Amino acid sequence: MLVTHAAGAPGSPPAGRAKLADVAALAGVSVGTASKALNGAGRMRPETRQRVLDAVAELGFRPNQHAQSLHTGRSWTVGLMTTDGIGRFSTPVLLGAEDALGAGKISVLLCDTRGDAIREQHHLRNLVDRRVDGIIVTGRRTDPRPPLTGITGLESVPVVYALSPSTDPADTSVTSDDRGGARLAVEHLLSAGRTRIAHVTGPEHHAAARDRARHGLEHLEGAGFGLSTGRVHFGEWSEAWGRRAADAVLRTAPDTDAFFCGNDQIARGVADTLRERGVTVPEDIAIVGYDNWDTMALASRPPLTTIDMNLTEIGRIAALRLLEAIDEGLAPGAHTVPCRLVVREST
Amino acid sequence: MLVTHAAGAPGSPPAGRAKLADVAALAGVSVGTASKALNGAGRMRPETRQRVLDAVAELGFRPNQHAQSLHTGRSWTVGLMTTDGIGRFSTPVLLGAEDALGAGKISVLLCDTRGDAIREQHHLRNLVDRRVDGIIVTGRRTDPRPPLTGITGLESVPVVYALSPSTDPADTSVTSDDRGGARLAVEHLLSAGRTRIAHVTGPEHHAAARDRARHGLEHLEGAGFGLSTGRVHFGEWSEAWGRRAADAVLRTAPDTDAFFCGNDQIARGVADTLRERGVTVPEDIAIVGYDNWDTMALASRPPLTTIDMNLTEIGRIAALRLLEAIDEGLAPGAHTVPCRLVVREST
DNA sequence: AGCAAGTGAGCAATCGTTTTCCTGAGGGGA
DNA sequence: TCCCCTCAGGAAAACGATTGCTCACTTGCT
Repeated sequence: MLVTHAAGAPGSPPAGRAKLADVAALAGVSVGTASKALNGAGRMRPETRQRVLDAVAELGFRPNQHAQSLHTGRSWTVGLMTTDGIGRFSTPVLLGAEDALGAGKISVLLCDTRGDAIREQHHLRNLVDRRVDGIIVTGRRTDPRPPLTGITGLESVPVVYALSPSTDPADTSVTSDDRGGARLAVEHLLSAGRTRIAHVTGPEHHAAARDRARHGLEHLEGAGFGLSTGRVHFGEWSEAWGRRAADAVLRTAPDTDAFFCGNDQIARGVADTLRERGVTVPEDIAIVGYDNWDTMALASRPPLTTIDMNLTEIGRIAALRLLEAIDEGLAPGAHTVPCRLVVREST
Repeated sequence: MLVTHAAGAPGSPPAGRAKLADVAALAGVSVGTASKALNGAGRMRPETRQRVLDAVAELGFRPNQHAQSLHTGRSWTVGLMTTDGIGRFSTPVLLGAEDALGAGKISVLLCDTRGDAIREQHHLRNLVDRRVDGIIVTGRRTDPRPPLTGITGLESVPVVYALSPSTDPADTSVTSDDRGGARLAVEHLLSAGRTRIAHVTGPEHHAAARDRARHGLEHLEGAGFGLSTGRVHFGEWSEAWGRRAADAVLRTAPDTDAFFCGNDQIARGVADTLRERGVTVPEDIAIVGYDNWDTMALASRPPLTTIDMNLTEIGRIAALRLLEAIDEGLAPGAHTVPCRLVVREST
């Protein structure tokens, strides 16, 4: 009697969120049966199941995920580590991943290391402690990065590298097809009849700059041509560099009839210089950029033809591979996502 | 005997991650004692505690967070809902929040609604199911948004709105001080001796455009002046609009000696037009932008003086308020973060 | 020496679900 | 009529850590 009294009037719903025991009580079954009714497991009379479902609806019951996770060992969570802030490149990747994962019941834990190894270890330990089902790692550049390491327990967590691959080929990576992107750009210019092509791009120590230059040149030479200035113009990823480089190119090789630029900022700088020199784009000189960064490509005069890396798709695919890895074990190796040519008025 | 055999050689560590029971066994104490040794609770011989700590170190033990969360009811997780993609504005806010929270042992669950109410409900339910300790909501604009609602159980979760406040004044919001920002801009121009100021900004249906225009004008009139063109030029947040508007302003009010622009893209457009018209900036006409968006402000010729909303700080403060709310209960009301004037060569 | 006070450590309940057994009732066949 | 089989549903043991309560053993004091 005393106990009953302290617990409130009999039949009155307990305060706070309903638990499965409340549902079971209301439906007049045991907790185990209620659980089975919810999960479809076990055989039971349809009528009983319905009574449980009604009770669930009436109480607005939602299972406690901590309890479920404790039991199953799964957290229905994946970690998303971005190694260098959340910038132009990691954001679409992140969105793609979030999209693919969120469609299921998996949530995304965001970890930003700001390029700091200490922070990375800190977050990594945290993720492992939370028993995440997997980890996606993404950097802001395409340069390979050393694999995650240094935390015990990490071995049992599948990891997928997106955009910036792991230096260890045994890891699973999803990257952009830089070779294909460069090929698309060069092919597009060639098919428009341009043969005196200049290439202005970012710093040589960036893999993106090196790779695009190399593959673009390969393709150009494969078609029997070379660079109009005889060399690649490495510099910075900035408009200012684009402007300066365009000047230099016009001086060195006035017969240049197209620019293939390492990114849209450079391309826009080139466009500005051409414009100021009275060169019409694309009639006199065509321009192709890289990245399809709207604010740059669209604001440029004229709007830029450019290569889109499909970053969102990279994130999506990385997420899908991670899901595969979680369910069926890791399928190591690199996977590249093709680029897309976006034609606008600069060609 | 049989059991011992099946469990492996006596003393051999069990496979998988170590649990507290393993630690206790190794240290020769009970599970409860091991727990107390770790948490500093309860009185015990220092030597016993040390034995437990040694065992923890040897096994690389880390507590299972699911078990802890189940027991304490806390998840050490907060949800971060961005309502409109993850863009220019939400990213710094997000980073600020992640920074402030990650310093402790709290992690961030990322939810992106893409402006879709269905998705918002979906994520919200998910967050509540995960028993998050709190939620930060951020939109990409400063327009107020309706408060989160529609999910049972949400009442007990503290929510802080960042950047875009809740329409309900009883909610906790952290926003940018648009009035102060506009004042900073106008004051800066006035103190440089400019009195014929034009204002070009975004669409009138954006609160940011309206507020900055209103407060800027108020301040201008307070100083005894008015807008050089007699009106605010509402339009779009684009460079193209900045270019067109600058043309219009020069035609209407050729004696204009300064532009205050609603964002950096517009400001850059204005700068481009002035440049092409042979007007020197800042000697003939000064320009102040808004947002301090590096890629715009720095690439502009000349680089733009602009207003920085301190978005990262907004995220940080939102996170701090959320932590307060979690620990001490909600402190409703609006909180504004002051802006910062960044002077560059356009003034 | 005997009793009270104090202290170190273990037991067991708890958090909320899932899942494996296991029981008991009812039906059908011999 | 009796036995066996089936199937609905309950009891209880996990999952791993925390914590209040209890017990046993030292001390210290009279």
